[in-house]
Amino acid sequence: MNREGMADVLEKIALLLELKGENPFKVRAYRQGAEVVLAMEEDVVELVGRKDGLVGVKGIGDALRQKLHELANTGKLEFYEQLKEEFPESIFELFEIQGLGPKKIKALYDALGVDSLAKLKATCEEGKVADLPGFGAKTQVKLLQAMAANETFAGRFLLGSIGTMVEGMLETLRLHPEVSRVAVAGSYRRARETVGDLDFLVATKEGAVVCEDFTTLPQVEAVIACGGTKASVRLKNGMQCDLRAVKNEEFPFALQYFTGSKEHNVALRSLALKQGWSLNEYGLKPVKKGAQAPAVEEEKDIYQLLGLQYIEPELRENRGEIEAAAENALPRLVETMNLRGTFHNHTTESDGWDSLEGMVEEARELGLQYLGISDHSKSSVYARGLDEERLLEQIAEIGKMNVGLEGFRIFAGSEVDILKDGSLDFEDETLAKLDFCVASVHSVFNLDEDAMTRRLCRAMENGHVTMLGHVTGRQLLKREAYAVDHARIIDCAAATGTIIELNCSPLRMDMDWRWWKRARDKGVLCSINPDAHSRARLHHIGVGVRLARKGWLRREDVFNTRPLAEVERFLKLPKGER
DNA sequence: GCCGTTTTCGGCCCGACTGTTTTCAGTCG
Repeated sequence: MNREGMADVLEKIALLLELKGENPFKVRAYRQGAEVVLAMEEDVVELVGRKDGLVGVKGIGDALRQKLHELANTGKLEFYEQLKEEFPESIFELFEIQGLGPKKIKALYDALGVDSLAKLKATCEEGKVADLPGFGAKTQVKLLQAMAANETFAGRFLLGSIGTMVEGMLETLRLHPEVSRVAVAGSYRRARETVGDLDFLVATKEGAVVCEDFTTLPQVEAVIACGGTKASVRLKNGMQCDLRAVKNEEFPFALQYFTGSKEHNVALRSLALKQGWSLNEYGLKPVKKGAQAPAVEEEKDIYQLLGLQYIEPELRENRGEIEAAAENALPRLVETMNLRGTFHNHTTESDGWDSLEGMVEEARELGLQYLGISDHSKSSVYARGLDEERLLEQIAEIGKMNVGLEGFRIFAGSEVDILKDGSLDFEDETLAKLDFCVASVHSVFNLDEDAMTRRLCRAMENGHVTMLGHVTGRQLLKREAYAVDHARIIDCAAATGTIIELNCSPLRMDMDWRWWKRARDKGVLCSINPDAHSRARLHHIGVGVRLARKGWLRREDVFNTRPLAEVERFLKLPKGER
């Protein structure tokens, strides 16, 4: 059983224990166990297989360790099997519905035999739910609405696709006469690759007024709740969106709190407690009476008061950032203004929508010094991939264009297909004529993990392959990643001097941010590439930087922060000497 | 079930909103 499978079992146990009304702290222990399993950098499957492999891992005690061990060795867990006996499998569906928690699900199940979405829908439509103690007519309507919303929208949105809308809403709030400070918090601020809802925050003396006005924004479809300090709405695109209104002096605390992550906040609060402070979304209170609460104006002050470096929002996932901040060891993260160019872009020659000239114009308007063009290779027939002849023509054309460009350079490249066996779509002598080469998988996604990993490694061993494109091929909210062993890929990139791409097309964000710190520590360079199929999409390098920051990357870890002359020198050297 | 510069027992973050209640439970973040 793999990492995700083990985490899933722990998460499901937590849900079942909740249904049974077990001690909530026990429930939380299982839930945290699932988080730990997912977040561990080490090969958790191998560790779990050994009897004492997980000893000393925080959040995994004797009981969870033994259960994981049993799961790894037998593929089953007796404890879980017995728990599952008590409820039908389909009952898990009900946890997806807004407004339904364990208590209500249990009540519906016990009284009416509701054990699936379909039955819940039917029971609501028959009007039986309204008669249940603790429920009512309004609850019944809300449940029906929540089920409808769930069907229409998968519930999550791409970080890279909602930026304009978020900026627009921020601007409207900023212009409100009763509002002094505005921010967006939550997973959007932390730059998670997909976002479930939006959390806006305002500082105001007139909370009720601002909440009320918020519910009338043009983007709003329906109002879920509206009070004196909080409003909750569903937007026309299906996204849930919350507004919190706080006093100006509470703003930094609220911003910190609602930015999360939950795990980061739990750790931060426990650190505060150790230092004699009780931290919540409204302020920092001394645990002992009589002590004076310190003045805080900005979010940065909170971290400083706790003896920590300021922790950038992207890092707040409780993956070692608090410990590093305590030791003054946080990295100085890369910034958008550090980017000097970008690679992996398409033109109308293959499946892009804009010409070479258009792409170059846009790159120059973005203030870049260079642009790497890499159209598809011949095996990607669906994308009008270039054969050798057309590729040579493109190289010649780029050469001609470069003559007329002052202070700017186009690099001639190819996004060359990695074939099933790891060989490439062009011969070495063709690849040798390019300035750079991105190698990517576009076919035969169903190899097993070992075969796929060997396929990618073989491609990286080619001396002409400058970078590895979209490592897992995932399409967020659409298509699963193909199976690859990230740790081996990173090791191979380090050994061969191959750059790994951070493909920042909103749909991809691939390689995943959770792996970049490891790659960085092994000396692997990152290239933030938009995989742009139009000039507008070159702008995605901005959100790419945010994901790179989330992966703890510094300016020096990102290849395309280097100035043109340095990149030219780098690309001319043989791979082993870079 | 986990954890320990308060601790091997007794804590574990906690406040707002809603709907169903006649003073609060459940859910959410």
